[in-house]
Formats: sequence, structure tokens, C-alpha cells
Amino acid sequence: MGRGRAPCCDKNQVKKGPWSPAEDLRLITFIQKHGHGNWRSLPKQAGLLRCGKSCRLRWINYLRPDVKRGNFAPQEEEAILKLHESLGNKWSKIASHFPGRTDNEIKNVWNTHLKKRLIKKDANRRSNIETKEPSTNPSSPCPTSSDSCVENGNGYQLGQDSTKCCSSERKESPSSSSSISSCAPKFLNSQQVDVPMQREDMSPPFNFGGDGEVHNTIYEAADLEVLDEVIDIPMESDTEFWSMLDGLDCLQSSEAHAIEDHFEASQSSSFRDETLDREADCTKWMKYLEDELGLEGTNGEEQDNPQKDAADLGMDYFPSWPSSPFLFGV
DNA sequence: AAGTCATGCAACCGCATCTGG
DNA sequence: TCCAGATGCGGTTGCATGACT
Repeated sequence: MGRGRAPCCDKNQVKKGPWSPAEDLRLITFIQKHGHGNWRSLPKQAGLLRCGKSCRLRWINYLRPDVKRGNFAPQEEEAILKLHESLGNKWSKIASHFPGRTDNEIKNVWNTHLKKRLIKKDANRRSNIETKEPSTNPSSPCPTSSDSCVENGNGYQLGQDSTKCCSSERKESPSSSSSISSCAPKFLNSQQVDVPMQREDMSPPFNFGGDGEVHNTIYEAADLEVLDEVIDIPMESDTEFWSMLDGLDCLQSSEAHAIEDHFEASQSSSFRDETLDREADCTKWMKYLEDELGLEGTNGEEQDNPQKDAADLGMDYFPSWPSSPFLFGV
């Protein structure tokens, strides 16, 4: 226990920093197919130039299917405050009370919002005591009764529509769709995806199933059965495919709009004619992919600029990723 | 318009703990 | 029981972005 350890990976040979969509997809695809029995060997097997720990973190915090994105409801924040009071910085224990929430997320919320709020509260309480006035707790602009948080053994359930929540200290940043250096989160995190449903629903905006379950859309997007139907994604053996996919990390915004339109169209249809739409969408998406991957002619000038800032491009493009036909079979 | 500060969050680092030979 | 490797966890950092001056 706690003995000296060899480094978990050769730091010179692993990529660091934000994950690209291609890496995400590769990780998801691999895990869906093979599971994640051994994180350490996973990157190599999956053909990822990542540390196993990095893969694990990425999976746990963002890619796994049940991860819940979106702002915390006031009730959740209240619950976190209470749990933190009794558990301290045991983020994983606290997170275990919130299905779909990760320790990292809760830790971040605590550090960025709740801690400050608590400090405010305490300061307020102290000043109230000093002035011998009753505490009115004005530091909670989003008053919530803790009794609206129900611990049901499955985690905290909201006593009210969490979608109407405001996070008292959390401003809705217009940058929420583009605050990350990586392209990846642009489409992975519903919280950060600039689509109309954002904030209106705690569940991802691409929950086509409509069953109220929390779905991680990129996970769905990579549902292997669907993938296999729509596009044959090879594993490590086909490096050419992956290198092509890597090239998708950064796409042109004009193309982004095309896909965005496609997504909007998909959404507006409400999937009433899901089956028919699916087919058409698949066809469209395949066409797009073919174009993108250069399988069918090229559109020269845009491709001459592959180094264009990934963030700029991803910002526009990736919100539409989940509308890919990878999803349509879900 | 440009520079600086504040904020939020994904991801990394390293130690603790678990597990199996 | 010992040991080494794997995983889990919490602290911290780096960076993109908006707000402010």
C-alpha cells in the first residue's frame, strides 16, 4: 500500500489535453465492444495515444451512458451542501447519492459555487449574530426547501421540475457552448451544446427515446449495433479509417451549419415518422461523411486549411454531432 | 478597441487503496 | 505475508471565455 510505483504510462508517448471527438468515439466504440477490463492496456488496444487513467477519467466523467449533464438544480445543490457537511470532501461518496453525477462535477460545483455560498452564508450568520438580528439567509437567491430533496435510496430526487431551476451563482454563460479548448465537449455535453433544449431539460437534448432516461448521446451515437449498421467502424486494425476520422476533429463552419440544419430538421420532426426519417437521415449523413472523408470527390479549398483553429471550427460543428445517424437506431 | 480580471470546468497529477499472484 | 500492478480519489492546474475597466 502506497509503495513506490512505476509510472502508469510513458508520459512521452501519451497525448494530453482535451479529447478530440475522434478519440472519444474510438474510446466509446472500444469499450462498447470489449468493455474496460484493464484501463492500463485499453489505450493501446483501442489505438489511443492516451494514458489509461486519462481514458478512465474521460469515460467516467463524460462518455459513459448514464452520465447526466446539465446544471445542478437548487435541490441538488442543497443536497450537496448537506452531504458535504456530513461527509466532507468525499466527492465520490457524495456523488454516489446523485445518479449520473460524477465526483469531478460535484467537486467543481462545490469549488466554484457552493463553497462561496457557504462562506457568504457563514459571514452573514456571523454578522447577524453580532447585530443580534434574526438570520434571513439572503445569500440564497434561489431559495429551496431542503425537504424538496428526497433521498430515496437511489439518490436525490428532485421534488420539483429541476429544469426550471436557476443556479443562484451560476450565470448562464453564452459561452457555455464554446468554453472548452477541445472540440469534443462541444457535442458531448448537453450542457454545453448550443441547442434550444439546453436548460429546458436536464436530460440531454438529444434524448430521442423520450423515455425520460438520461442518455449520453455520444454514447448512443457510438452504439455499436447502430454503428455497424450505418458505418463499419474498424478497430485498431484499420488505422487509415481512424486517421481519416481524426481529420474530422476540425471541420469548417459552413459544413457545420449544414449539419446543424440537419439536426434542427431532425428535431423539428419530433421523430413522428421516426423510421422514415431515420432512413433519410442515414442517407444524408452517409453522404456527408463520404464527402468529408473524401470518399466521394473533394471540396478542395476548405481542405487546404486543415490546421484552422480546432476550437473555432468545433464550436460550430460539434453541437450537431449527436444528430448523426449513429443515433437513429437508439 | 484593447487589456486585465474573474469564472467555470475539463483534465492532469500523485497518493491511497485494493487486488491478485 | 509480501509485493507489484491496477484502480480510485481528491487536489490542483490550465485554458477558454465573459465581464469589467
